Amino acid sequence: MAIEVLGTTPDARMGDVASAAGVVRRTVYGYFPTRSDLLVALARRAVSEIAAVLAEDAPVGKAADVAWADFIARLWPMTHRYRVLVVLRRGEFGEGIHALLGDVEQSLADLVERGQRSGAFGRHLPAGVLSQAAWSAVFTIADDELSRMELDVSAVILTSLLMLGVPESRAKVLAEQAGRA
Amino acid sequence: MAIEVLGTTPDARMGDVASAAGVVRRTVYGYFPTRSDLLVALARRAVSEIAAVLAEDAPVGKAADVAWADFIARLWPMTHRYRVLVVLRRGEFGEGIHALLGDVEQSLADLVERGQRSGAFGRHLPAGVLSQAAWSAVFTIADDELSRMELDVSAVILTSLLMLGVPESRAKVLAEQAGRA
DNA sequence: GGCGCATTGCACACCGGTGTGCAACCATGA
DNA sequence: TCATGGTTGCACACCGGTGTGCAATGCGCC
Repeated sequence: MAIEVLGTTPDARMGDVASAAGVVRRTVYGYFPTRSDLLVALARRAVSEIAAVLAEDAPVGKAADVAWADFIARLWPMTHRYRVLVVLRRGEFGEGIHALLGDVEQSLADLVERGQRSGAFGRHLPAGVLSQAAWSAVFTIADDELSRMELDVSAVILTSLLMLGVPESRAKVLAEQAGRA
Repeated sequence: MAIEVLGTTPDARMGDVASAAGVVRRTVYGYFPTRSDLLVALARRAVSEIAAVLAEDAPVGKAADVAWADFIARLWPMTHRYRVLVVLRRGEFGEGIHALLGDVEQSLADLVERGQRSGAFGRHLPAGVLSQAAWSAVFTIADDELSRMELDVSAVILTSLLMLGVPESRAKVLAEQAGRA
């Protein structure tokens, strides 16, 4: 589908998207009158998927560090779909995308802040920045071609937990546990 | 200068670069016959600057974690110049840039691996991936508009050290120390 | 068969950015 | 004063990608 292509390379041409969808350029315009529309639709979809996962994995009662671990575990296999978001933040759409991402980023920041208050996460960076850094680190790792394949989920989770200031011993347990599920 | 503009927005038009340099579009073509040439020249320069810093801050004898901290401390104030590299890795130039970045990334990976062998860094990820993740995290943080201003260098250093698996207590000391210099 | 609907193929206008050619225009300095 | 060399301001060709119009072609379904 379209999301597969634009997910990995959001600057793909309409023609590429089309042929990836097994269809002709002209046809795409039937569904999305404009390239922008396509991108926005895609972003909107990605955002809502992510928000769903986040809501499900990080309910209010759950410990913040556990919630984070679970969230990353679910996020990991889908990173290639969501790359759109990361790339799109910079660039023409900056404003519009930021608006869409707004509440996801907010939820993430809230989660981190909760963790900071409970002492589970460190306070070396303000919650907003820290959450941002930790979650895009996951995408960075995913980008590394070498990693993609042979890499264990729990290693990725572990890395992000470490960034968040979770002590190594606990981080290891959480990562192991969330990675297994 | 040109690097200031393209550093932050590598997809800037020739006109923008020109006016940023206080000159007219036509003039730029006098120096760089092609947009590509400009980008490559810029990238080359950024790479060599970075390589220099790295070589200076991470001599063979130095402890890997100290070296890393010092390196990030020096890198931080220049992140906006080097953004070119990060952005350029994906996109048209992928191959060419990768070649340029090759030895820097290698040095970084070597440093991390040295740290892993000495036990200073964790082994949760292969050295190549880990170094990549840790150093682009710095750029990610730098991108966050909020952060840019009020953010303390040592906080950034600390974060990257944590990613690398340095225990919190030691990471704090190193970050504090490197951040002060 | 005949209707409807989505898809296709092609042609074309349009747009923005790149790169070039050329003449005019200052400077600086001999 | 004149020459030189970098800069400027157009004008223009070119290119690739977007978006549209329209006729032709399927293909399923009644």
